[in-house]
Amino acid sequence: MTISKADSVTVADVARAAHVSKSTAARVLSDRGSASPAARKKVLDAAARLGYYPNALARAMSEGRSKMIGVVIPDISIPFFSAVVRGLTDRMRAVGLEVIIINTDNNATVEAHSLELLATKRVDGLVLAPVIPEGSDIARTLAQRGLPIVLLDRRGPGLDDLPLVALDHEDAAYAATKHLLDLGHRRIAVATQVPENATRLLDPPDPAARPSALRLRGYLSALQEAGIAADTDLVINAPYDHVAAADAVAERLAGLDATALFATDSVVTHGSYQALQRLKIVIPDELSFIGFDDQDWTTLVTPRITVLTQPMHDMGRAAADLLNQRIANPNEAQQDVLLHGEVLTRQSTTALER
Amino acid sequence: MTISKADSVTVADVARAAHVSKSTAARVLSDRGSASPAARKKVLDAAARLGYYPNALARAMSEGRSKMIGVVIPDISIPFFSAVVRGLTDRMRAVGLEVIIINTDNNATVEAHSLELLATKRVDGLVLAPVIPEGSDIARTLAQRGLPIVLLDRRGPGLDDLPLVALDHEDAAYAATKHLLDLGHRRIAVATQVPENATRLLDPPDPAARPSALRLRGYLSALQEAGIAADTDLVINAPYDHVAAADAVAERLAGLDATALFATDSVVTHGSYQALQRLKIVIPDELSFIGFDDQDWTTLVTPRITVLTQPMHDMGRAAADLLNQRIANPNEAQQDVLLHGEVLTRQSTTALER
DNA sequence: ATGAAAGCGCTAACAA
DNA sequence: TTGTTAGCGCTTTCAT
Repeated sequence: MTISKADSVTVADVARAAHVSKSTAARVLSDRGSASPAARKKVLDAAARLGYYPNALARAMSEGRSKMIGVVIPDISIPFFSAVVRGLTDRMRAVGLEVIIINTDNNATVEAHSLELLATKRVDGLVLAPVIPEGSDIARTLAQRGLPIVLLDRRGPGLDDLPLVALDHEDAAYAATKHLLDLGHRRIAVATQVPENATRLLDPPDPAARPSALRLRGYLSALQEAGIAADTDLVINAPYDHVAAADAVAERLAGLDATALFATDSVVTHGSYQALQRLKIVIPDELSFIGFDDQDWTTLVTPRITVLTQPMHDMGRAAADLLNQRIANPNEAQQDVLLHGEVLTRQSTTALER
Repeated sequence: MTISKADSVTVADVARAAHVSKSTAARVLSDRGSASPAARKKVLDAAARLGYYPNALARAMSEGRSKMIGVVIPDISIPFFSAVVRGLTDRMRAVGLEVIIINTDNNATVEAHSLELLATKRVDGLVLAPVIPEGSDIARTLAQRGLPIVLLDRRGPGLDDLPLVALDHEDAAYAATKHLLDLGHRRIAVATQVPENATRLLDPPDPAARPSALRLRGYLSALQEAGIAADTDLVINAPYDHVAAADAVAERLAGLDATALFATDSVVTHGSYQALQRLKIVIPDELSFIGFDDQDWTTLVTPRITVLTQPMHDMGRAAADLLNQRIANPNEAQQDVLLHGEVLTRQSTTALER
């Protein structure tokens, strides 16, 4: 009833055809252990003749390593993640590991299921961009069981002892804000996802904060350093959805007498720009604008938009390296890797006229 | 020497703890075959107590199916592919299949290795966007061996009997060109990757043509239908690279007295738009412009760009469905699935003044 | 260097 | 319903 018995040539088949024992064949085919040149040749010939190719599943079973790693992220179709994943998979392939990607859509239940599933698949390691702020405790459990895990972009709640690879969000936002301050701006609005506990944001360096919260911290600390009192009116709560973000910014920005606007992520940057268009605000004459991530459109619109860019490919590579380190050396504690963002100065930000 | 013997609770462990035989435990844990309520409870309790979770590798081995499928594409970080893959993985997960993605960067060697590797992993099926025009013959070999394969976006050379899920490229380009013709345009330039055998493009419907060639066909047939003689000067050869495409278009468009321009893919659309900016051509007054794919920026620039959009998520879902059909029913021949594009009329195309 | 045999964790055919 | 047994294809002692 099987489809075609053309199925799988096995080591045993090769051994038989080469007139050697199964273990000899296995040794030369897996290229470990010793074998005489003569035997080696016989086996290789037979293998080629029969069209043998190994069964990685069986190999994984007996070796106890699947040569696969799992990547659990919100959504592969978000440019940030697809770029990071690209860097990550390139690096992983180079060391012979394949990557299974699962999208969570920021749903904690899906995340939990995904992690369990990957554990079931016996992946050799896991890269996780945890759902914030709910998160799941599965990751911690798996880590305790000895599964190497590296966090990406953010540290979820309760995941304190897992190493993180991410943009230095706070530093990046600081740099973006500083850029505006250096241009003489004093009333700088920020469009971001404001966290619940937004009040005393500067005091407690919550390690599990979402990136937007960290970026807001960076903004605030730059202001503080410049001796400018934070004005909560200038903080516009913009959802992670460019349509909703556009509405929020369009509505809130009007009353403010801001001379500059900083959008703290790519989606909000998109929405903010639409809001500015809708309000017919002339950039940069009436308002300087700095966005996040070097997206295509930021150089296609006029004027071109100044942005804070993050090294996504590097981030993926760094995550891969860190995970591989962890796989090779499970008990050794790893350091977080925080990458630096960079301001790409373009035409949407200018010195404040006075 | 193993890292931690906290490793793997097995069916046997559970059976022992539950005081039943291994097969009884196996039956309830895999939820097939019969078991008394009493036994079932004992096993489930024991499993929960011990923290049992199945080993998918072992299961795959004995079942002969890995519950994984491979996806081989040029580059996951290209928006088209990340969107398609998103639709694809969603659909696959729904039926319990995970997805391994491999990027080929349009390198035939990498493609060949990737396919072999995935075969080695014993994936249950494959989705392949083949490298054009070289391609590799591995795909054909694997298909003959009985591995279900579905082609995506394009049919490579020698892959004639594999089913394809793609945009109806020719029809889509026809629609885009028709849109311009309907607006009264007669001198319509097209920016595209011109195939080598560009001469008698209309005659032989080469099934293995690259998408850009098919799109050029669509353009030509629309002109032909309108009784307009094709002018090869209007066909601008633009590489799949937005910088190079911009240069090509900027250089070639100048002399032409074209009143409209059609860019046949997202990258060339990007480049073409840059070229138009560089040439300081006013859209749509001096030139109507229609691009490909509904990219973010096409609605952020002024005027907003008319584009031909393709249903990427649907395409991914369709590919998943087709592959699943093929897995369920390997000997039955499958039909190609060609999806239709749609012109999103915006402000960059207007009726020709006369 | 080579072969025999056990085992990875699971499923499934067969008896009882 | 339950247990016994034999694989799935590979790696890996352990003798020889």
